[in-house]
Amino acid sequence: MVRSEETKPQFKTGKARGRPRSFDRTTALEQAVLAFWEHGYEATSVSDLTRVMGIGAPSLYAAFGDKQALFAEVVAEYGTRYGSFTGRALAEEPTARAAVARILREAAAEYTAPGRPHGCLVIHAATNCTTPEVEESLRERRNANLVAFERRIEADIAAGELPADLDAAAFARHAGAVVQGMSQQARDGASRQELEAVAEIAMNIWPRT
Amino acid sequence: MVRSEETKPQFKTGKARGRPRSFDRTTALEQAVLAFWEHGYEATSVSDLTRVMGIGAPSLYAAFGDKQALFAEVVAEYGTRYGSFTGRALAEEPTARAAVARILREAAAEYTAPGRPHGCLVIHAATNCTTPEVEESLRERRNANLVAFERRIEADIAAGELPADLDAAAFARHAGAVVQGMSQQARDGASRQELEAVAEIAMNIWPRT
DNA sequence: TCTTTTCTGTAACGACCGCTAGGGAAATGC
DNA sequence: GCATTTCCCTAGCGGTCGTTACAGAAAAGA
Repeated sequence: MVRSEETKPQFKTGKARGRPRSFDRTTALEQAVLAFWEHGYEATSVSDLTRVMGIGAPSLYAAFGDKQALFAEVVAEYGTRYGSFTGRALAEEPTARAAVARILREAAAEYTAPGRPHGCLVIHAATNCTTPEVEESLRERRNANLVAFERRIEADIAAGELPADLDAAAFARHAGAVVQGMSQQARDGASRQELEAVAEIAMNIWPRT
Repeated sequence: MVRSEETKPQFKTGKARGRPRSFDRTTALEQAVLAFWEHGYEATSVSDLTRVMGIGAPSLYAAFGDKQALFAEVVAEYGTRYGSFTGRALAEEPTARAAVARILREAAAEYTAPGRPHGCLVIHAATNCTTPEVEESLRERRNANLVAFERRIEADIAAGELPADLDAAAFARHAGAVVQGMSQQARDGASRQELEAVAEIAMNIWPRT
């Protein structure tokens, strides 16, 4: 029996036959984002999810596939809604240094924002995970971020904005390490001001221009 | 019925009455260290533990109490066997700067040492943990490390070794963030050389003397 | 109205979780 | 030899995990 499989909110594809679903898929997804963000993939059970999403298990499975597919959608939603500040900084700031400075500054605020879980979902939600593909998917996202940092730094070197002998990969790794450490400390209770101080100190590694 | 409760290897307290245990408690504990270190508290099941320790579940419970007590003993064993390099550096190096430099350099090696799990058990093994006391116990250890960094920096300020207006708490937090970020990246596949480059870059924040 | 389609709620599946009762087995002291 | 103490193994406890069968309810099309 073929199932409709993960019916995203059908816009005007026909006329929506049969009984319509009684919950808003987007707001349910947002609640799942918060739950996975706070407790991680494994520690968030399906019954936790059905409770915070306000739906029954069969509705969850009909709308999102299974727990792993829901998590993948959660990660994508998190990326566009909460995790896009790094990409924006890399694209909008005139130099790699300015981009990293903005990323660290904004991370201090994002990772301690009131009313939502602290730290970064991509960094924490799939650590110590018994499902290897889930752990690997977030690891790939983290490493992709390092590559994005590195590419931006390389562009500045090519443009003469940074010294030719600067180790782009190492500087990118350093920026990533500071971001990841700040996220960990946000989870451990650090305040926005404390993380901003860390960000400011960390920026002193960049060569004087 | 009162149980003997966690009989540590009885030295010469009497003559060891009854049937002696058939496994070596220390080597079994070491296997538990490696298992918890690699997969974390929740993701390491009791049956995982009994397998790698080579004993049955009742033997495990008789010798170590329960899973949580075993984990506490594992954390202590990890601290003395693998995690003591930070305390040594803080105690032995002549300045805070030298201590942090040594900590970062040694962390690059420790967190990527072949033949054992990468990264730091204290940083990773209790993230996304459904047992709040376990998560909290490692969080306290991490925050205690930050305080130790801060105290060492304050001592250098008091001795005139560092500027009087230097923000000891922020510098301590920065060092901790770099260490935690390096540990995360070690788990994500970074090599010792890559982490040593990060460590070297991170040391450039310290004021010129 | 009646059929068709799709969603919802109940209730349960098999698997694994941390943990332990209970009966022998192996050492001691006498 | 015997009784005592302690350990190990088998087997299973109650509970939760992710997932789904099934039947009834609610919409559309005829």
